[in-house]
Amino acid sequence: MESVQTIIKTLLKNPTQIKSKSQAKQIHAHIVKSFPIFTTTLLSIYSKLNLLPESLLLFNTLPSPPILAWKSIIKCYSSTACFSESLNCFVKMRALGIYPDHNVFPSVLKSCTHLMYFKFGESVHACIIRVGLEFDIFTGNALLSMYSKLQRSSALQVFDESPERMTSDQNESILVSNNNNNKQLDLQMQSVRKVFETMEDRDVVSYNTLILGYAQSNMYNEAMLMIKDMGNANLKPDAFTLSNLLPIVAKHMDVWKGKEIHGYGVRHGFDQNEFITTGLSDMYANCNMVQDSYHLFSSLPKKDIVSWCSIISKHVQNGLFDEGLNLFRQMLTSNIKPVPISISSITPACAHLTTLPLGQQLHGYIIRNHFDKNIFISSSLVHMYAKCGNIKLAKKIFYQMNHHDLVSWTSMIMGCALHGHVHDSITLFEQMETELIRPNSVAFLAVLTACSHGGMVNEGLKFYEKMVKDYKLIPEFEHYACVVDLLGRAGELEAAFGFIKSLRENKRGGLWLPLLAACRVHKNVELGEKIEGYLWNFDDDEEKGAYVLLSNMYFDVGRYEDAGKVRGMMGKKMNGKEPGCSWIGIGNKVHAFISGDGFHSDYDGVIEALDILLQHMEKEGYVADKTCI
DNA sequence: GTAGGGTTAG
Repeated sequence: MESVQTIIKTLLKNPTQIKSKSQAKQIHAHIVKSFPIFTTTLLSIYSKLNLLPESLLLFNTLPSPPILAWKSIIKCYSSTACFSESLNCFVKMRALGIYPDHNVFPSVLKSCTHLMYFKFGESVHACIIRVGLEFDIFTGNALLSMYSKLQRSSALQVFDESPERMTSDQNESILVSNNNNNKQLDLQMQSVRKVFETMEDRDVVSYNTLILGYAQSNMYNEAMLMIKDMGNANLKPDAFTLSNLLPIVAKHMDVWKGKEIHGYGVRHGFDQNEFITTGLSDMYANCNMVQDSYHLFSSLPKKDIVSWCSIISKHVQNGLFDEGLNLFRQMLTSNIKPVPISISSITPACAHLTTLPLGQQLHGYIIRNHFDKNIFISSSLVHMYAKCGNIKLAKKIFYQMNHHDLVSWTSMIMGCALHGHVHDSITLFEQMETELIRPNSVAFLAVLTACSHGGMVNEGLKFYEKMVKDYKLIPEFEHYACVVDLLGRAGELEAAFGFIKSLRENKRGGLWLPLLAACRVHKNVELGEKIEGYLWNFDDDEEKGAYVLLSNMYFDVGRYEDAGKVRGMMGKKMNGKEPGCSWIGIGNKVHAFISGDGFHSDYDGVIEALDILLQHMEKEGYVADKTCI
């Protein structure tokens, strides 16, 4: 058996040789007993292995810890996510007059970053300059990472400040638009770039950190240009570079660049790297290539919770709800324990499928596994119940939440809009504003939908104006369509026409369609014909819809010849409109009906039931509108 | 001693 002395000699020569917990513990027992002086060395080993309790046990036996002990405990705290404790130790160490060295600052800066302590981080930077370590590459990289993350979050979170802390400047910035947010990010990244430029020495990590900053600030071109700069500096992209780039490539749906990265990854042996594989899988799914995405996922030898969450959410986001649910079941049978993120990825599938029993089953699972306090999950449940028809339960879940964010407010506002609870939608929107949650374009869409469904023209127009003028948000097609619908339903057809004409030509596209529908309802053929002149810039689906509307409108007013002409044009131009489909869930089965198919197993029974219903309706005075038959 | 993957509302 080796003597204790031999073990310690080896240990002193090369402490990094010890790589397992049991090895370290064995040596611990020997040394603490016989050689208390080696406590610090052992502490550094525990710290490297991220064994916090063991490190603390040793640290607390030291009456006046030397610098190595401080360094070890600060590092161990920061790498086990105990960031406040890590900074507390740093402060204590400084108070004792111990000078930090180059090993200390990366951990301290990492803690500042995670705690979002910008001011403290700046004072640490000052300290780094005072002790002359600003050109240490590890410290420099950590500084770069800190400024990149904290400055970006300060650029994005101006609006989350509490009112009493808000200066008049920040109040002004409540009115700053999304676009200005981008400009802010641009400016912040310029200052991060300056930190990068002033570094004396740069390595792959420095480049990767800056690339990540650009990618997360949505600065696509800058991120890509960095790859060239890397090459000029004789540095090769590594696995981090690729996985930092993939999310922004995915966002920009640049599948060619994505494939280039994929090829580079394969050539350089990164195809087993789970970060890259998940990134690639995400990228393909974002580019509507779910098959390729699934293929990559399948190729992973070991699928962890993140890769499962990713593949499930991507199927759901691509409208493959059943497939998403199946993958979720597969994950459960593979003995992967779901985390909150996996639940919030799958709940929207139940919402879209509008199958309440499935949603309820999932809700039961959520309660049993104590996931019901998570804001993402609660928001998706609010949405699911509203979509599946149970607005009462949606409201109950919403009001039981501890705190509401933009998404949970929007889910509730939209839920009320769908159920015709228009006044609730408006009140909720105003409450959200008084709680200083800044509405975005989705929230405005929700409240505009409510106004349009409820025929509240003036309120709707006020919200639209508020969105554009006060919040400086750029309206999207859906917002325009809502305004047209709002005016159209209320019979203000000329106003709706004027509204569309006031927009730039390339924005008008599909907006004629809701107006045409309104013209039909209000039997305004004259305006309908005027709109016909604009049909040339419609896409195929819009054109089909428009022709159906036009011909029905002619029928309504008895102009059968014109209606026939339009029908004739339709026949020539297209293979017919896609038939309507409706479905109903009974028990665990979904029964689907496609217009005119007669395929349902109990078709005769359904028709019989419809006849009975019709008889009842006619008894109560219903007369069918047969004008367009 | 520094850097990387998954979630909710349209």
